[in-house]
Amino acid sequence: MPVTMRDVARKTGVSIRTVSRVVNNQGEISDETRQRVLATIEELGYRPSKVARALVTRRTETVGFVLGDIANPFFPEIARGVMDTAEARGYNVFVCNSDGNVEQEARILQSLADHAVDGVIIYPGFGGGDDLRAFAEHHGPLVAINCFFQYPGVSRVMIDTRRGAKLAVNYLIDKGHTAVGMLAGQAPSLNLMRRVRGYRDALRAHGLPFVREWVLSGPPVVERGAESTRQLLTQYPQITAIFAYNDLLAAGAIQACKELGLRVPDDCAVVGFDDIELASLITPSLTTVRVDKYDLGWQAMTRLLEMLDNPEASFPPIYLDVELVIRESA
Amino acid sequence: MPVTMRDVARKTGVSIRTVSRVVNNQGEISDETRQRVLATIEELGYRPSKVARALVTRRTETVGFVLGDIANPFFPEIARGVMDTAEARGYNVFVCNSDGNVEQEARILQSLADHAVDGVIIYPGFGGGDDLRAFAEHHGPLVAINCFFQYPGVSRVMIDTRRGAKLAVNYLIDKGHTAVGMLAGQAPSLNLMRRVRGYRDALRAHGLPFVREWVLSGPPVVERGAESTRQLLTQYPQITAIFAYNDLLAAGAIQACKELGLRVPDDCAVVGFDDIELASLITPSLTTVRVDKYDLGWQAMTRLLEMLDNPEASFPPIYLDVELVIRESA
DNA sequence: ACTATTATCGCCAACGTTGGCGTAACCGTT
DNA sequence: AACGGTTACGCCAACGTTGGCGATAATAGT
Repeated sequence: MPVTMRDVARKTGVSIRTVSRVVNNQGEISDETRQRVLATIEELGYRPSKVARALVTRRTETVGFVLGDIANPFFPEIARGVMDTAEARGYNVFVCNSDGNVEQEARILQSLADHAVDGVIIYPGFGGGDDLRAFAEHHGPLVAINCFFQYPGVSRVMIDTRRGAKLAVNYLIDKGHTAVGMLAGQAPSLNLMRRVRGYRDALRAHGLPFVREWVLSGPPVVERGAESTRQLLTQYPQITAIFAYNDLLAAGAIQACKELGLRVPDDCAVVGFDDIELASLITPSLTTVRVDKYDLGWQAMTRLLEMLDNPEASFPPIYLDVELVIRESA
Repeated sequence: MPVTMRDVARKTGVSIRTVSRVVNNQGEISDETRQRVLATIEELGYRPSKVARALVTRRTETVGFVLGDIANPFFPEIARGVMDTAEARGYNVFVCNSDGNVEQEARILQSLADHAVDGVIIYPGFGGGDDLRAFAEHHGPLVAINCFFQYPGVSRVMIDTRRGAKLAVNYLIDKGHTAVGMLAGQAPSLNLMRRVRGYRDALRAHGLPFVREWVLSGPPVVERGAESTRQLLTQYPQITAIFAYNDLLAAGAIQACKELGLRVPDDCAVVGFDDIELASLITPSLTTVRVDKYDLGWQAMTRLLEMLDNPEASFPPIYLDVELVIRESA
């Protein structure tokens, strides 16, 4: 039913190979035949089949983007950066949610490999990363965001979360807070570790103790942030500031403070992470650590394209800076 | 380099066709050979090539989801609904942003067709919809969300936005407001028309005049909502309530009210649309019209799968209900 | 014992491209 | 006139599957 190269060839009176050469702008073709072929293509509305082409060239012009959860406001902007960059080069993007689940992540990578994507960008969950290694080894280039394992064939884009966390907590301490609680994210996550580490860095730098009980973890959603904060502030009233793993948890913290009749930032200061749009809209607006999410997506996709253009080269990690945005909540 | 069916066949000592039959669970195979083939597949780590398969079956197990902008908080949850449903059936999803631009939309549909997706879910921008018609006619099934054109081969999932708008404005009027402004979205959009129509319905039902100047349009983002509201409230001080095209605009409206020293809802009430997460987190929390976005995505993808399973059948539109969620802002 | 039937499997072509190689025709050179 | 070199194109195989049909052996029917 669809128009094929054969149809174009027959109608123009040339060989299929010639049509192929015209379509791909390769080889030597007389201007006259080129024009005739082009005219027929136009007339018949011929479009080359990417799947047939992929079968022989082993290029699908397709990439995968594996993220935690597209409904988490942290990801859509990254995705936008990835997609815009991909589209500019004619690539289409499969988007997949891993929910931070390692088995799910492995299944997704397998599925993407089955579809023969040219490469993958992934924001990996915690775990050995064997799935990443396997993909890079057997299948194709892979760009990992915020992954600290290092494998051949996987390129890394890193947000300096440790520094961000340190920045945030330093700021709180400089403001005079000596008892800073932390709302951590889901238990085992690299990001979490980095943020906790930054938190500890800052405490240590100021000679403050690290109190394990002041760090509560849970899923990084608003409701959980509120819950943990209620627990933290009732159990340890000496806490006057809270550093949250991300802005959603921070928003929950502010909610909880309001319920408890505490003023933010006077009775309890709150600092978030990521600077999602929400942060500037809630009351009080959220002091947080800004990550340029669109740029992150752009960098990752650009790197992936470089890897595709240059399969043998090895690339150094890309480090993205962060910035403390001071608003009302601290 | 990758393991192929030929390899499995050779190693097992059977024909390629037999391996194919085992993989696809079709035809009659003795249990003994099936086991042997399966064992070899396992041993060699063979995975069938979806692209080769697609070439002959004309099925890629791939769908496209074309939306306005994934960074707009209205879409990610829909996308999640689509993706979860797709994944449960083994489909992968290309996500694409049209930015409401019709030419871009057409380009995307063409690109998806080139990739031979099995079907597409689209949240179309305004315009004749010729691109939709063309896709459905030449390529494959299409599910359109909130599209009121009706074409053969395209199935529709509709949010009852007109009713939602009416619900919202009725509520405001019942609260005693007689001068209700509206923040409309980008100029030409079906959704916008429906919401404006609902707004007019409610006004008419209460014998209130429709004042063209009280309806301001612009991109549906926070900043624009604030801007329009400033303009509206300074120019027409008699306005005591604002109905916004979506929650982002409503959030902007609340911001602007605060700047102008107006209390929400006492001096100016605000109602939004969509009920994105933001709505419950800002202060005052937003009274808005809830749309079950995840369900929307689920419905759309489920319908698409039905169309794929049953190419000849024709399906009636699906109508999704909405609900007024009353919070603090009105 | 001979045919009809079934279970099991192999062979070949096709899907729509591109890569590699071959080959006329034409050019200018000696 | 013979020759090497270029230009412009065609032919064939291959990519990794599946569909259709045919073949063989085993089983059943008479």
